[in-house]
Amino acid sequence: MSDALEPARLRVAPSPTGDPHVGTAYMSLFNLAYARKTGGQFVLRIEDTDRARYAADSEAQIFETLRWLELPWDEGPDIGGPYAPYRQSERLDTYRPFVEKLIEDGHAYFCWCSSERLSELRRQQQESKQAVTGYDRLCYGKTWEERARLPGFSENPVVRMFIPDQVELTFTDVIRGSVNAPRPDDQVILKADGFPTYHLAVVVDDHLMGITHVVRGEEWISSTPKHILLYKWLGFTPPAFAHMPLLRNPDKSKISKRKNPAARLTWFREQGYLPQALRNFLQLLAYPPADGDQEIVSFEEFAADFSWNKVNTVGPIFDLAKLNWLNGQYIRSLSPDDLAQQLVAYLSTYGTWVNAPSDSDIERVRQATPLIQERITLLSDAWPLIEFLFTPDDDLVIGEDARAQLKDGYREVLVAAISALEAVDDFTAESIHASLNEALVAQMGIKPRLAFGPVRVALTGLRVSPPLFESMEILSKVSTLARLRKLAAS
RNA sequence: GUCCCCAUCGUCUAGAGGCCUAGGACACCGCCCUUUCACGGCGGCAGCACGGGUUCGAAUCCCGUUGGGGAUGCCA
Repeated sequence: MSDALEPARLRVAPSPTGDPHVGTAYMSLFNLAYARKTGGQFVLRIEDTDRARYAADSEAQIFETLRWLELPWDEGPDIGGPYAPYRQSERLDTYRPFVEKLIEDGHAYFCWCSSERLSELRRQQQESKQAVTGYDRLCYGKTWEERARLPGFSENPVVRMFIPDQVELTFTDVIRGSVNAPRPDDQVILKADGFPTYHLAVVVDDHLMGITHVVRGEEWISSTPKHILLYKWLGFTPPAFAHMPLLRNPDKSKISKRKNPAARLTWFREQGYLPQALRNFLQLLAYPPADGDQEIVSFEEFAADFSWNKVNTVGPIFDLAKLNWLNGQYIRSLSPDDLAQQLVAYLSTYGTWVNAPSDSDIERVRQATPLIQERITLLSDAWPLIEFLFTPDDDLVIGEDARAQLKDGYREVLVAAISALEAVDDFTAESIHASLNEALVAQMGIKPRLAFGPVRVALTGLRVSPPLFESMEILSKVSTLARLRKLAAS
């Protein structure tokens, strides 16, 4: 019984400049939520107008990580759509007429200032600590010939917006309400290499692609007056704007790959996070749970509940502790078979198994999964816990800390355990437990804690391990006895 | 420097003038459960940045201060 909202068209527009940024996922999540809420579309557009920072394999990684995160787009460079192409580098001809129109109408002008002149100008403005910054309009109103006589001239001009004295600096943001923004300067809209800058491309593309809601980071608030001006000059109707709070590093600065490994989207997959957990976490960072006491919220519930006025305005610090907790919750909510499957996939992808795992390896992971399901936070936590199940008995290494824990008389305990287990025919966790309990705790009068310690060390080489008796069952009687005898004899 | 945005426990947040001696979650600390470790259960610690207003009454509204962040690029 939701109020009838117009189907919205939203887009995420990452730049292929390296490892996909976590901000791309964050923006995609909120874009998609609103698209779902209104029964609209979610578009993926690649903003590759910066050829200096362009990284060839980045685009594929963007597709891959967003797919992994299960944030599907309805139109995009890889799947096409009614407004193709969805890559800005393939739309250069699209932008050109708009630039020409702006020049013709006196809203834009050529600028031949060299980058040296510009950086010198910027340096002087910095030093003088003046209130005025921005381009000084040296080229404004000049012809090529006139400008060429002046210093700091460069052959290939850029095109700049001519910002009038009267500019609307207030706009409505669907998250923040009425927002003031700084006065813009004469922004470059077409670079010397013929590529548009973000400001021109984003306005033209969003209009042409029928985007109804522009959802982007807070850092764009200061650029919005320029964009609104372009909409007006070009005769376009501006979309609704939503400026999301910025994700932060623990030191509160804008989240960055340099300061924070979690700024790289691929990192989460490498670490063994589940996509559901990451999505849930990203939701929580900027959106309160619908039911305040229940923070485990599926994307579907989030999207159904979605409303712009509930989005937060405070930039959240990216707190991995909470993400870890969420990931543990999601891992425990999986069926053991499902988790086992994910573990096999993870172990195969991230190096543990160089070759494809054998059927018996897979079966063993399946058997071990119930033992570790509530003991792992990340998929990467699993291997250290179950490795002993894949190690040949003779190769098992007893860890230093585990050995240090062995008390005097541990051999006696092991010998008793061996003879008790030799008599167990039905080698199940239950029978093993019963027999060991009888032999060590009841008969020898050893506290369970002390009784099973040496057995654990012999079996796993670890101080901390998955449940003992179940591990023995998986390992088999032969293997179990071999390991106990080996430590007893050492 | 200038302009803009923001301000509740360490962190994420609930809170739209009386329901707040401020609620939840993570983290942390205890206790319980227990073959280790976890999981789970119970309990605890901890916050309205500060100063002025407005009001019978302010975490909630206004102003200022302070603090944090962003922008100030032929990056996005």
